[in-house]
Formats: sequence, structure tokens, C-alpha cells
Amino acid sequence: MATAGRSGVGTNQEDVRRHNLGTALGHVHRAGRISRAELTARMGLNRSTIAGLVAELESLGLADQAKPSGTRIGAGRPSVDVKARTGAYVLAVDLRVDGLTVARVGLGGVVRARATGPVPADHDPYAIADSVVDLMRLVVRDVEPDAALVGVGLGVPGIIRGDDGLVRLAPNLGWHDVPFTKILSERLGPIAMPVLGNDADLGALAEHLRGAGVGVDDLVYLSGEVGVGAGVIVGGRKLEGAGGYAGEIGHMPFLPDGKLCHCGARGCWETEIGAPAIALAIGCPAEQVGALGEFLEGVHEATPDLRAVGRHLGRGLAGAVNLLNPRVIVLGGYLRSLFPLVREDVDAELQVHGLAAPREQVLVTLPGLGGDSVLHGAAELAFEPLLADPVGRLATACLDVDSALAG
Amino acid sequence: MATAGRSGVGTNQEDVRRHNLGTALGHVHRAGRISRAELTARMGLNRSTIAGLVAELESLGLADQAKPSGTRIGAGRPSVDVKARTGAYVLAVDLRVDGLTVARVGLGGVVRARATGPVPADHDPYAIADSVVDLMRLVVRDVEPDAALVGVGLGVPGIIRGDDGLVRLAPNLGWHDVPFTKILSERLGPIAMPVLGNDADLGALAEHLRGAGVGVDDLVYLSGEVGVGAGVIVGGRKLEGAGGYAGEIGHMPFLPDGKLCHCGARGCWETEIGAPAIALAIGCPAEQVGALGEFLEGVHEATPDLRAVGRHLGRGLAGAVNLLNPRVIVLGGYLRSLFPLVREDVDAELQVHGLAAPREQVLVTLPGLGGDSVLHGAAELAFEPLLADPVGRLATACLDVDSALAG
DNA sequence: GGTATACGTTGTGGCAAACAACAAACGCGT
DNA sequence: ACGCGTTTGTTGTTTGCCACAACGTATACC
Repeated sequence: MATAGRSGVGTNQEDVRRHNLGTALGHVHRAGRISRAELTARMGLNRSTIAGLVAELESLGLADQAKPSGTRIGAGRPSVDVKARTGAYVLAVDLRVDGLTVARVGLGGVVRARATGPVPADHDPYAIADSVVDLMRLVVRDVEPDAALVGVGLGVPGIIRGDDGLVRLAPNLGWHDVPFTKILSERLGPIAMPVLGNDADLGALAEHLRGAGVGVDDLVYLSGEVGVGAGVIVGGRKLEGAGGYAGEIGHMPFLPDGKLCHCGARGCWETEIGAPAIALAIGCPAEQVGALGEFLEGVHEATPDLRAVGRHLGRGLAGAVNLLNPRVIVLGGYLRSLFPLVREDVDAELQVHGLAAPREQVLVTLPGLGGDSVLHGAAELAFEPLLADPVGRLATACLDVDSALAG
Repeated sequence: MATAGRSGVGTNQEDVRRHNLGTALGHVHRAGRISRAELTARMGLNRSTIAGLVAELESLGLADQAKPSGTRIGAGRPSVDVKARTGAYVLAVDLRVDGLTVARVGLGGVVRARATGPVPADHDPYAIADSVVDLMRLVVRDVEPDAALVGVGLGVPGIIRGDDGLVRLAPNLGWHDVPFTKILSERLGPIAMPVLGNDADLGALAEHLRGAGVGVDDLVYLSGEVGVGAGVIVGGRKLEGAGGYAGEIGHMPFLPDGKLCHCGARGCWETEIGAPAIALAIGCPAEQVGALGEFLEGVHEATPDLRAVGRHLGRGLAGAVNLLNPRVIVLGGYLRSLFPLVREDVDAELQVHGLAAPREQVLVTLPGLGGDSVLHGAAELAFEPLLADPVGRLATACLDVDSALAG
């Protein structure tokens, strides 16, 4: 069911419209503002068809047409710009061990409002869900009256089951088979069904769409939170695996008889480049491991121990390069602070352990979205259904979230 | 360019027809014989639409309609069967270190003729290309007069560049940046443009479509030839990577200071489970390493050394399970003979090093196509353009290969 | 200010799939 | 053997979407 594309099902002409409308909206969403002529070129459709699609987006309240803005180049009648109307928005949540961020993100990827709060100390899922809803109330307080909520996305540092959003394992939260999607959806009721994603997966998605990997279809986002996870984009699509668990690169076997990992095995990559290992290397106190990134910011010289970590990082990355052949590897989380210190050691090991062909193609870099990758990824995840079927999704959108959340 | 599906381009109604025709042909090709009612159900289109598509396939000479064959169940008018017409065929080549196989494979995946020959001892690419053409002449000798050659596919044990089929590296052939696609296409002329694929990638493709992974959309085929490579199917699609180099799992870092690998690094997985390591473990003479599989067939007891190899195999597989979350792992090449001997050791290590969530989903198994996985994969690779655009591909098909090759 | 260029708009046409109605072929019960 | 219900094939019609061509319009350039 693969070779002939799209898993063996036929295409309806209704599907055509849905696909084209969604694709057009996707371009508008990613660009924020794009000319109709550019849309025509990118989508390979006729001018008149694009005009019809844009008109429909406009009537759906998803886009606006405006006079061209940028300085023109060349002759000819200037093309009308299509702007994403930020009235259609999502709620994005970045749940971390050390903090909670909720944002209202408009179509086009603009953060319209954001709020942060602490995570309940015991990591009780019900209490966390309550906190999430509290923060949501804050960010929708001043929303426009005609705005429509089209989705809710959450980034969680754990292994998420794809079909129902069950959190199979989130070691840093102490969660094991926690039905957090269900817990939160009970609090949101008919407002929107929340969608959970692994933090690294969302980082990859965001960097692919709006960060260091724009235009790149093969990308790995390596997330250093406490453990190490990877989000992978291959051929422009998320690598999900059979159950949605793909990307647990931190538990790649790395040393035959290494330290004991929390997963029960020995010698996982994570035991060498995870937060505890780095904390040990730089003398960071155990209770500050959660905020290792900030601690690393204060380090300006790479000690031999830290350089050893860098070599481990490079050697492990070589494995990802050989197996996945990405064009970009984005280092997120505390790796963002670590990488500049040990870049040469990473590169050196990559040089040794990476095969020439894939190694020549890869670029190791920092996130283009700074520390907001996961938050943006959660927003993008929430937008996905809208982009797949604008009309259908809008039919279930919630128009008065403020009072719905108040009740 | 990703989220909204199909890389941001719009869909034409011409595309619709092409897609539906190709998808219908794909179903016929995979099933060999399928009822129109079944096609209707699988593709989700209307009866009359399917009738039109099948009629077009028939007029293109790609399918035949026939009275239903199987014993019917239930009431109602029996549905007409659609059979793949094997007159449309490809030439598939499996190039190994120790031998060359060429087959004529008809639509539907039926091997109509096959021929094997030795590989020139010096592995000279020009000589090999000549041998390939010689064998091709044999398998097209008795081809039907109206048969059409629609593609040529080759499996090569090396790293193939995706865009032009350059063999970047084939250590077992001693090739480095050999333009084998070009060399062969010069000999084939206008008959067909050959398409090269990595042997492991083709094994994965074949097992996915016709072997142990039918109906499975996430699969890893681990190919033990001399080195170890992997072909990966994720979400029903080939994992290719930026340059088509993805899957070089044999060079995953495995031991910090292991044996020197031919790639220049130390401690690659391949140095522990590659053919030389196994040969050492079972006392296979160095000159028989190429035929390690046959040698292993004669081994009936797992020695401690061999069991150590099994544990390494299991530990490495755990890395693939954690990173890729496949539903099936197929062990091909000499691993086919090795696995039954060390299954328990593999499973035990997988149990320790695999994370629970993905481990619970995976099945490690042997190829459903025996030793012909790569050959079938080469055929499927060659069929792909036909399934993507039947009409367009047939326009360039070659009708009289026999005399074209003779000249 | 004229011209070339590029884009928007409108109406027409073609094409593919859906749909409805009828005919055909089978199993099953009487 | 016969009628009935069921499923499928066939045919003609309808619907919907996009392509296309012709024309109007807005800019840059000379």
C-alpha cells in the first residue's frame, strides 16, 4: 500500500478541493503573507483556480487580501497579497519539568499572547491539567470576538502513544501510562480535543517549518531536556513509527557496559550526554539539573570532562547521520548551551564516525527559534487538522472560548 | 512544505486520473488478481469509476478481466476479476559480491525467467555491466511479441546517490564513486533507464510489498551481506534521507574503542556482527566469507562466540527499535542463517535495551521471500514509475527488447 | 506618455467522479 | 423449479473543479 503513493486509496474530486484549499492555507500560514502570484507558482495551479481558493479562504475568515506591501521588482501589475487572519488561532502548551508555558498562536505562527507558570511540585497530572487550563484562561482573555479556536497542542517530555495520546512514559515527570489527553480533554469539554506530542518531535516540526530547517525536508532535532530525545523529519514528513514512539535516540546503545540508565539498560547514549552526566562534568549541583541550560550559560571554558561529553555527542550524532542522512541536525534544550563550548570535539568525532556520503550533507546547528521550538511545534501540531481540511475543521471550531473556559 | 501533505503542490484533475489509475494498477500488481468489487472497497471510489479505470488498464494492455475464480461466499452477482497482464514486465538485477542474478518479472510480481552468472573477479564495473546485459539477453529470449519492458531495476551492495544513481561507495566491490547507472545505461541505450537501489533498501521494499511485512507500514530490513545495511520503511514509504543514503545502520557507533572498521572509524556495529566477525566466531575460512550464509547453514550449535554475536545483534537491534519503532524487523542475508541459532540471545538483549513501548510492538523475523528479497525489490523499484503514471510510462516502454539487445 | 509586462477577472469548456436507474448473476428458501 | 433478496455491472445524467482564453488593469521602464 505504499509505492503508488497515498496508501492505496483513490482520489475524489472533493478531495482535490480539500487538498488544494488546505495546501493554499498552508502556504499562507507558513509565509504569513504571500502574493497570489507566488501561490500560483508554488502550487502549480491556474491563476483563476488560485483566485477561487483565496476567495474561499477569505469567506471562511482564514485570510485577507491586501494591497502588495514589499518593494516591487520588475514590471507588470503587482499581485495581491494574501495575509493569514490571526483570528483563527490555536492554544499551544509547552510542558516542561521546570515550567509551563501556554500561548495563543494565530494563523501564520504569530504568538498573540503567552503566559507561564510553575509546574505543581508533585507532577500530579490532574493538578498540571488544572494549571494548563488556568493559563489558557489568561491568554484568551483579550481575544477578538470573532476569533475561532481551531486546535490545542501540547508538547510533553515523554513517550506518547500515537492513537490516543496516552503518555506511556515521562521519566522526568514520573509518569507511567498517564492518560493526560483524556484528563485535559475532560477539562476542555467541547472547546477542542487536545493533541499531545513528544517535545523533541514538536521541536523538529517547528524548526522544519519556521526555524533552522526551513526548506529542508530531512532534519533531526535533538532535544536535551533531562534525557535526550530526537524528533525526525524525513522526506518532509514526521517520522512516527508504528505506535508514534520513534525518535528515542537517547536510548541508542552506546557503551557495552556503561552506566545504568533509568530505562533499565546500561550504556544508553543518554547516560553519557544526558543532563546528569553534564552536571557531573561541570560541577552543577544535582538540584539544578532541571535548569542545566542556564547553568551552562555561565560556563565559558570547556573542561576536559566537558570535552569528553562533546566527543560522545559527536559520536552519537554520527550514528544518526549514518542511519537517517539528514541535511540539518538542530541541537535544542541544554544542548543549545553546550554545543558552542564543544563544537570542535563534536565535529571531530562526526568526521571520524560519519560516513563520507551523508556526512558531507549534514549541518549541525542551533535552533532558529531559540527556546521556543517546542511551543511553536505544539502550535503547528494543533494547526495540522485545519490545514488538512479547512472547511471541516472550522465546522468544529470554538468561537467563544473565553466564556467556555470560565464556566 | 510538509504538513498539508504532498509537499505543497496543488492537485490537478489530470493528476487525479493519473493517481487513481496508478493506484488501481498498484492494487492489481500487488494482488496479482483482484475483484473489481474489492478494488472499489479498497480505493473508496464509485463502482462506475472503477469500471472506467479497469477498462483503461485493459486497453493499455496492463490488465485483463476474467470470470471470477475463487469459491464465492454469500449472495449476489459475482464480481469480475482483474488480472495483471504479465506482458508488461521489468528486468531485475541482484548484484552481489559472489554472484549475479537477472530476472524478468511480470506485472503482478511473477518471475517469468531468471538467469545467474558469476561476477567478474576484478569487479570491474564495465565488465559487470557487460555480464548484466548478457544475462538480460537470456531472460528476454522467449518473451511474448507484444510484451513491453517498462523498467530496469538493480540492487547493489553499496551507497547509492539518489539523484543520479552514482555508487558512492561499495566496499565489497571495491567501488568508489562509480557511475554504474551511466555505464549500464550506455549499454542499454533507449531500451530503458536503469534504476539503482541499495540492496537493503530493496530488501525492505520487497518484504514490505510481498514478504514478511505485507500490510505493515513500518519495517526494517537488515541485510547481512559482508557488511550490514538496513532498509527502512516508515509510514509506508522508503526512508531515503537527503541524498538517498539513509539506512547505513552498520556504521552506528557501538563500541567506544572497538575494532577498526573499513569505513575508517572504530567500533561500528558492523565490526561485531559483520561477516568477518562471524567467520571468526565459527571458524569459517577467510576465503569463504562471501558465502558465509551457506557456511552457517552447516552450523547447528551456537558456540559461546556466536552467542556473543547474537547479543551484539540484539543490542544493536534495540537501537533501531528505539529510534525507528518498526513493527517488523526482517533479517536478511547471512543473518537469515544466523538468527535461528542465536534467537534467544537476540531476544534477551532486545528485552534489556529496548524501551517497553516500542519493544512491545516489534517482531523480529526472517524474510518471507527467502533469498530473493533483493531481486524482488529491484523489480518493484523498476515498476514504481509505471504505478505512478501508467500512461506516461508506457509511452516510453520498449516493445522489442530482444532485438534491441542483440544489436 | 506610450509600451511592455504581469496579474486579476470573467465566461466557457472539458474531464473525472458521483449518482441513479436498470439489468444481470448468484445464493437461498420454498 | 421458481421467486426473492442481494450484490454487482452498465448506462446515461449530473455535479464540481480546474484549465484556458480573452479581456481589463495596474505597474515599471523608456
